[in-house]
Amino acid sequence: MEDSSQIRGQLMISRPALAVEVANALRELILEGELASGEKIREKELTERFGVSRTPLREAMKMLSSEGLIELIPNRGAIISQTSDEDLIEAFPVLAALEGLAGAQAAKRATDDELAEIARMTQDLHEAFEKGDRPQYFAINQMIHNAILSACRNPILQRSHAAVAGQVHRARYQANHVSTRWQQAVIEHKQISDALNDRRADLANSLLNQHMMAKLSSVLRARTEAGSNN
Amino acid sequence: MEDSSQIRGQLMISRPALAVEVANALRELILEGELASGEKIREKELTERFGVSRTPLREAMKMLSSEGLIELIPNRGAIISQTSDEDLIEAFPVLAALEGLAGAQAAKRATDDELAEIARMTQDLHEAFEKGDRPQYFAINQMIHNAILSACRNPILQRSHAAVAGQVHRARYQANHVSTRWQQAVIEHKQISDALNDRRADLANSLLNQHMMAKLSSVLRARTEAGSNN
DNA sequence: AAAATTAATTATGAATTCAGAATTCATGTC
DNA sequence: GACATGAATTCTGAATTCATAATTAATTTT
Repeated sequence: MEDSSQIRGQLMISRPALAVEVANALRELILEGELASGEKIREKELTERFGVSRTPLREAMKMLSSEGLIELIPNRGAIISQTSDEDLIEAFPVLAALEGLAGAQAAKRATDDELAEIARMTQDLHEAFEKGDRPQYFAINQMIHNAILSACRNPILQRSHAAVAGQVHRARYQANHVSTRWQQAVIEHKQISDALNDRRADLANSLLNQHMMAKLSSVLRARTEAGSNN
Repeated sequence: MEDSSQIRGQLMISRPALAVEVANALRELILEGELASGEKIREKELTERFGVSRTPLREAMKMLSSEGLIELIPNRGAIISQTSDEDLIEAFPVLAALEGLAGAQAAKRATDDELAEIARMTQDLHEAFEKGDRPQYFAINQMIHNAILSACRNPILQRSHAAVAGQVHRARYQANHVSTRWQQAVIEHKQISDALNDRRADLANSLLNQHMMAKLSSVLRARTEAGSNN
């Protein structure tokens, strides 16, 4: 009945709403750490930066608040959500459960090419580790996790994961720059890649789950070392 | 340093932003099924209904789109997200993983009172089943799952769960009105309650996981029976 | 001089206005 | 009579404006 309109909607060039673009740009600023945690958002400043009026910016802020990236304070604007140690302790088990499920589904659904790509990246991770190239290590690590999420072909899972991951992204980034347990993490990644290649869903699930929980310990340790714990 | 202002912020009466209130009201309308899936949202209609201007309504719509409850179509407004069978097949494993984790954490963290309350509700569920009281059964079922989520004391988990649950809420409601596997579900609920009382986190995890996956089968069957499958 | 009260400024909340796109309806053509 | 073209209407997108709350600055009082 309304089918044609939907198909047209797909085919037609359609500029996304300005608010959505602003939301993406603002999300990027927050995730990249350009806007620090706890920082107050100045509408005027951002409207000038993005060259838009307050209306789309405020709509974008509402979207990010729904994602948990910022907190709206009535009549007092918004602040960038700050992640406490307690928040990380709550968030990582959720991330672990979601990535575990992603691994299980990826083990069943991923194409051979996707698995080969993950295996290749796992090898790259190993090399970055041996070279001691931290930024590269961090980047590849991200890519592997993204590849698994992508390979599970579950949009709802991807969305849920992104929502939680966004809240802890900065903390993870911080941790990889201060302290790591590279040796162990590289081994775990190899096991995960192997489990996926063997299509062992349950194993991939538990390995990813454990991997994420181990990462929590690492992140918490890094934060206490860095002293930036709150 | 800024502590006092935060404390003041907590203590002070602060009316939530109108957009947030509108979002809550609109969310309710959608979850209660008053606005059907696929239905087009008419801004004018809703502004008149809520007695607000378009600005807060549009901000609320942006929030709900971030939650996945509605879909924004550039220059063409928004529609209530419709949940296909495929969506349910993707969403339920996520729900299962999240509720499994909730059960595991609840087994560790819940107070004895909370567990007793869950046990009591599980008994009520049994009675509603024997009486054949469907609405009551559905309501208690909801309450039990909410109680477990609440007992796990993990705000991030609760938030993630709510986001996914919202998308399948209508489908589950529909299913409970058409077809059920009450007998089995009641048994499963008893097992879950017992596992929680015994503080067996892993068992509660897997039981809740399986329970949710069984529910998926039931919901899918109900939808094909009802013919409202798309 | 310190604290408190009040005035001024600034920022946010929400309605309105203006601009542009999509839909609908009417007219004309084949 | 069906389809296409074009005008009118309606709806959405975004900027502006108005109102109100919060913050800062200034003045007064102790």
